[in-house]
Amino acid sequence: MKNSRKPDREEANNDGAQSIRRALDILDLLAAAGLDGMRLTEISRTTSLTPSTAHRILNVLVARDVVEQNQITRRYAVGEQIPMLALARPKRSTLLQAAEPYLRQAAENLGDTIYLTVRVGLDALCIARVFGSFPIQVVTIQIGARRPLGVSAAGVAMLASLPEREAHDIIERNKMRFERYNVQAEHVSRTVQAARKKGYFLRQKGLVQGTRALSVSVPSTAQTPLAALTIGAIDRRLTYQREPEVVEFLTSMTKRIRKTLQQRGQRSPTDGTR
Amino acid sequence: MKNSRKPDREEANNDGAQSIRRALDILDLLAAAGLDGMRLTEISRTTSLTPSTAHRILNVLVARDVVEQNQITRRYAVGEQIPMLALARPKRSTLLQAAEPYLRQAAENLGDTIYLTVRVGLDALCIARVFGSFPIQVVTIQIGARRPLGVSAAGVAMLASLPEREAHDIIERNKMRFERYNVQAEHVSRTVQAARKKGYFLRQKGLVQGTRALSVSVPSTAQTPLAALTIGAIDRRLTYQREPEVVEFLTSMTKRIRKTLQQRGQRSPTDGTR
DNA sequence: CTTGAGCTTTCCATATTGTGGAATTCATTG
DNA sequence: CAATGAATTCCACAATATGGAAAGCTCAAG
Repeated sequence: MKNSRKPDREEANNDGAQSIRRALDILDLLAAAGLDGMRLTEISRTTSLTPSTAHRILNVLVARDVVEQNQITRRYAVGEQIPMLALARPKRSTLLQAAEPYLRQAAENLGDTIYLTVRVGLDALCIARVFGSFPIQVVTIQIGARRPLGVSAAGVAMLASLPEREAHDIIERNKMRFERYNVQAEHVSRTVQAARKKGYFLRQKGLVQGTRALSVSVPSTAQTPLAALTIGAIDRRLTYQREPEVVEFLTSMTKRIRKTLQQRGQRSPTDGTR
Repeated sequence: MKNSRKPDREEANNDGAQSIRRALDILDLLAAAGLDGMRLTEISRTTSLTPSTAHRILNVLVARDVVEQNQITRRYAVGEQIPMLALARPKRSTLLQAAEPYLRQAAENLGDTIYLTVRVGLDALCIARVFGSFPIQVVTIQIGARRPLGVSAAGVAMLASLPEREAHDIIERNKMRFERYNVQAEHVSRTVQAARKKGYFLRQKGLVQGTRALSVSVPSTAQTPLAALTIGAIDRRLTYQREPEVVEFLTSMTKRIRKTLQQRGQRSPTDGTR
């Protein structure tokens, strides 16, 4: 492949774990695809791996039940091994523990649905949802929903809070995946620019007609990843006049979450005895 | 390493995914270690990988947060990425769905704690626990508890239901791990032999003084792994006279679970639309 | 039934990647 | 402050993972 012309690494280069990294890339992709899964060609295209390489990697993962292949459709999806491995960890992450009371508080106070979303690699993953008291709630996004950063309101808010370079890089790397969600990389870039200036992101048209979403990012800490707090509501409840109030409130919640995390401090969830 | 003397594969040989398989081996080990995690040397010894290889693999996994390293103790444990990937799947496995009503029925009928355990690679993993009505319940084993096959009562029962060759092989491969649990491979072999003859396994001395456990295996199906149904009780409730009744009842439950699984039939949990 | 397009799977020669021995650094203990 | 044992880094080498090519599938349309 490489004509031995100098070390020639593109960007910061590797250790010696190409195949493992590739396997994890595939797993991340599949996680975003959820139960539907993806076909080989699709995986191969999005990861820029040759079909044979992707196939070989998938084979091991399937053999270990880390990935599951539907025998009829040939589609690949995250396998049962993953939830089994997950049992080795306590259910609630540090972030979730710290954030939950504030999610409740926000939902109660604002009356609409509050989502907590975290960055996972190139994706935004919804890890919590709390309903408010207003009788009409936006319930489109499920816990576990995972989409490329830039697609969802939370994704845009998180990108906007990253260094411009990094955000750009992520958008670039997600480019191939955007079409699945009918989004243009170009458009995402512009949206992120705008959100960066304002410090939050308001999506006028949510996934479903007549809904809006407003998202504020929660900076990452030593213990927790970059995250975002999002409010989803029907459009007549997220009006121009109400915008400042909502932003103000959500922002104050992100600050408290951050403070709580700092207090709980250095101990990682696996700091046990021993 | 190998002196190029013939293809020389030991047993059925590989595809081209050594490193990925090794990474998964390590993950399995860490899952069994739970929150405590393991040190590098320990991992390296148990997997027969050189420290440098284990270290390199762990590095990628840590970089991706699939594994987490405690900065103080240097110990490795399953990382937060795993539960996040797990969100891509519905919470309850096919087996668990099918088995749950029968677990309840057994707990209700027998009055003691019923456990459902599955085989995962070289381990026995507890995935469900239902308490009975008797006021003293044995609660030593948590959901998520994971130990090498052969260590727990369920593990012995499952080994006993496998072909002798395979069981022997598993015990061999777990040999290094047994010491951690104060068990001799030799002793496991004998125990499994005995259980094979009887069709179930009764452990006279459970993990905790004064407790007993009796375990019956649930054969694997196309959709579900090998599993076991276990009853845990204080010793005076699992007496010699009661043994036949308990075995009889648990066995009938395993049959019904199996039948239910067969009826639900061919569709894998990821058979969605699309 | 035939053709063809597109997907999946297998094969294999080759160079890149992953390997493990050795050396180095770090931590702990007597 | 040795001395022991663990973690980490380095690097030459060859075994492993790679991707091109070709064979097998599956399905839809003719």
